[in-house]
Amino acid sequence: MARRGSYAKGVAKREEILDAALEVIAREGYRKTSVREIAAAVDLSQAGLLHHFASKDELFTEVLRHRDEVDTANASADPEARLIDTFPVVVRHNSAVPGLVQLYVSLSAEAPDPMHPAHKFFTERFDRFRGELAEEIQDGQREGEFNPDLDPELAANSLLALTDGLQTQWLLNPALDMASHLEATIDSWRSNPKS
Amino acid sequence: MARRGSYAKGVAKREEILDAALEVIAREGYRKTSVREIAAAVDLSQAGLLHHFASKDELFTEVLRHRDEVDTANASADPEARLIDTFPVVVRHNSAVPGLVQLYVSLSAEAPDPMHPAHKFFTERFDRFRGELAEEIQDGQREGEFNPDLDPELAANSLLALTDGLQTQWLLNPALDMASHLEATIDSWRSNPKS
DNA sequence: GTCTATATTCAGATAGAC
DNA sequence: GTCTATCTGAATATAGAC
Repeated sequence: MARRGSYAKGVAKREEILDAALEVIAREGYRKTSVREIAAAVDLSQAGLLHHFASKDELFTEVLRHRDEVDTANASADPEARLIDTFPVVVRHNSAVPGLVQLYVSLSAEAPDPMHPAHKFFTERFDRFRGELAEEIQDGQREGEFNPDLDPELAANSLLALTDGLQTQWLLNPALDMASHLEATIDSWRSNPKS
Repeated sequence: MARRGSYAKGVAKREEILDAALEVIAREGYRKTSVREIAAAVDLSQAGLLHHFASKDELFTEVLRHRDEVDTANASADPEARLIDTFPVVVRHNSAVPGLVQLYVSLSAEAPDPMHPAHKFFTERFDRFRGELAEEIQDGQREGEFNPDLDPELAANSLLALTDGLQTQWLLNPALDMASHLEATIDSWRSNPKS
């Protein structure tokens, strides 16, 4: 499978680092986490860790990308599942991982800088999700599930924005129920059968 | 008016610093802005500036608080105006001040840390706005303006979250029209007269 | 691939004079 | 209220050995 032992080892170490980084951030908070600390958690020196990643910012961005890939892989297990339905589920799941949410929110705040590795990541992420959601909404409109007055793209953006904003509020106040807010909004988009 | 010349001067300098800080952040981005840089913009040394503020984090938090106070004062000029109506207007206005939005998003990402001065600021801000918005929505429901099925508090939270999330997206892509997204959501809450 | 050691850079905070 | 000077403390990144 691995072309050489060292290649497989490099990949394994990389994943180990990504997992450890998430754990340290969860414990220490994003702002106070240094590369050194993450290195210590995987028994590497700081320099040893940076052999695997170009910079601290890239490392942190890769943690997010890795998590997205895991989530996407899980979702693909059921090809029937629509993004718009899994959204509240994923968010509910995130509630167990405040460190991940903190990382997401912090990096998205830094992403406007075009030089930051998170810039590309978030731009592409928004584009992909917006497109997919808008398509699902449009399909739903054709089948009478969603209100035909909705602007699909605008609704898709709004759902993404709502999700991000809820995460910020939830970090401040973990009693907030993110999933129920999302569900209420999505429900309000459904065609109302009672009129 | 001023009890002593020095008092008035101190207040004036404080405001000058807050304005300058915003301007520097707009130019340099939040992450790369140091207290030294802001000090230079108002012809002070770094130590001279920190005579007016306890720390960098407090300074930045005060910039936001100051801007909120200005906005609130403007809104009070018309006591008829509801928060829910002025929201899209303020957001439209913010589109002219990316630095402010960047600061807001960055600090809200750091606010989960209870030791950070922004923690108290954002907690109180959310509480205040949520309460006020929920009340306006309830009033609107009584008068038949808003859909009676809405949960006022949940809708209030959602509007705040949507606003925050749109700002994140807009920083990444300034072509996004935040105000129209907000208006579409608020409109969807109105009682539909055509049924 | 990993380490040690260090270069670099820089920041926020504080002491004490004026 | 403001300055100069300095402390203190980091943290990232890199060079070069093993």
